[in-house]
Amino acid sequence: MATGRTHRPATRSRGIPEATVARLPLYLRALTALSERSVPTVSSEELAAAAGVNSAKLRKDFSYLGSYGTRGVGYDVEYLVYQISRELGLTQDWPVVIVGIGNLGAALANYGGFASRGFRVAALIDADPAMAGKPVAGIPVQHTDELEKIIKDNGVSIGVIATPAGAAQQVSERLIAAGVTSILNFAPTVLSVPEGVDVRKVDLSIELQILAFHEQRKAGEEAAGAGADVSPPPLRGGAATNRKGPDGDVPAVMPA
Amino acid sequence: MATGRTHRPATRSRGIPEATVARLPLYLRALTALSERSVPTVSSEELAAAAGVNSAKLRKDFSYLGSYGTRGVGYDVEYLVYQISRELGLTQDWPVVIVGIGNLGAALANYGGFASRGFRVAALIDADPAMAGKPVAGIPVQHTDELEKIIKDNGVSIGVIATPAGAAQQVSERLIAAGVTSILNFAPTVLSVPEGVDVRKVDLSIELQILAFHEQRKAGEEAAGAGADVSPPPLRGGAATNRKGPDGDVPAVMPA
DNA sequence: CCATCTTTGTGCACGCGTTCACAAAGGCAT
DNA sequence: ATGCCTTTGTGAACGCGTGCACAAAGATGG
Repeated sequence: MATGRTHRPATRSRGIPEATVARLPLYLRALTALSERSVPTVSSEELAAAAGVNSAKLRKDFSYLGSYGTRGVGYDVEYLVYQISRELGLTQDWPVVIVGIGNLGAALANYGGFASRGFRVAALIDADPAMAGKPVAGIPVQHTDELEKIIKDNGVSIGVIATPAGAAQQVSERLIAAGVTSILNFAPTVLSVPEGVDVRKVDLSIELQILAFHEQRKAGEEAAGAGADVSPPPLRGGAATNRKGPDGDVPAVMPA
Repeated sequence: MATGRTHRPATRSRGIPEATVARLPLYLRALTALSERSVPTVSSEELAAAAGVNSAKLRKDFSYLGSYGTRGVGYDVEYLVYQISRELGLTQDWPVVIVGIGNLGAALANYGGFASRGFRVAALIDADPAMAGKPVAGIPVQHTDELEKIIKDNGVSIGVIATPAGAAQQVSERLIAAGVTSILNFAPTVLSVPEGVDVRKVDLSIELQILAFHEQRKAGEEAAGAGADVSPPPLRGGAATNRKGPDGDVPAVMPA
């Protein structure tokens, strides 16, 4: 999971729980697949299986949107696709800008899932003057100087930050000042933003660390009693040898 | 935020709540930054601000690890860095493989955050024979045929899937059969995996859709009463014009 | 038109996670 | 040594999310 929202203590926006909102795209994807195969209706049980969730949860989620199902039959696929899309705001076009066209930024620009879901890459922005004009995914990269103008000219309200960690906060401030109110942040930093601005964070390194935790736990359970686990090495203080990470991020290599 | 875990109803692994585990990497990053600046101790208030969380939450999180603070003073930075790293299993080396070396896979291979945190890219794997041998981020790409051998020879237990959606399930099955028990999935599909295998999903498109929802809500609140919002278009049924998305993913463009 | 069967929609209970608020603990100055 | 001040660690309350289980609703067949 991208690691989550920032600020706002789970505001139930217009009666729809945040957890439900997070699942709607999942349902939408499953429904669109069914729609392609021209399946007319689907039961909560089937759809839940396709989306990888509990069927009761799915029904409750849909109940927040209204009563769109037919008892004894299921849900009309096309109708549900439309309703969810409308609820998510995908019936309109969302111009987005991607700031920071490194490896990741380029990958994002090329990512098909953007354009196909109502999101249009309005511009690619990078601080490196050498990048300016160079086309990535068919779109010419523009220099950071143009940022404010681009945002305003295109009416962009969603920005994607794929810069090094060091630049992220400043970029976010410029985006917000220019009118952006939603940010998808790939840089490994905590952005501090004013009230009213939504930030979602995707942090690859954090995801791996969480996996490592579970992995270690599994390994520890199997070989329960192989020492070196329960006994805490009592070293206190002691200089950690720290090397600076490549992308302005900081490594966490341990002394022992 | 990567979008979250699959299966396993929030198992409290060894007494540490899942939500806490998810925040530990965040604390670790803030602490490592402090460590670099040679800050000896830090209060829960300061550290919480740096990590972007509530200080009470942080203290409770740390209380699950043990009593590592000193009242009236705060926490010893170095010691805490070590304890969290150990808890997360970052004191050991985790070999990972990346499957699917497209734009995203290449970005991941080049991502510095991996190597710097105890994760070592053991191999890059792609199904395209033309890619074989070509170095990406200094590591030669190997063909999918070698997958099982690579996993076993390197003792890999964590796999990263960056393939198109269509290939993801099959790749996951081969990874798991070869011994992988943790998967970080970037493909926009629900993976079904056997008990005991952890899957975390990062879905760029879903994150954007969630932002779009909030963005729409904000816009709707400002112009409360601009019509076209509360009145639901009563079209029922009706063929959606569906185009196939680039990466095997499915678009959700609405009829209206 | 009635009986039966399927599937939705939801009331309810439970558990996890968050937050408040405060007592206990330790440093530090005098 | 003693008292003050800072900060931790946690008990307790609350709210959100989840899942069970069932009644209501509707389709379908006779």
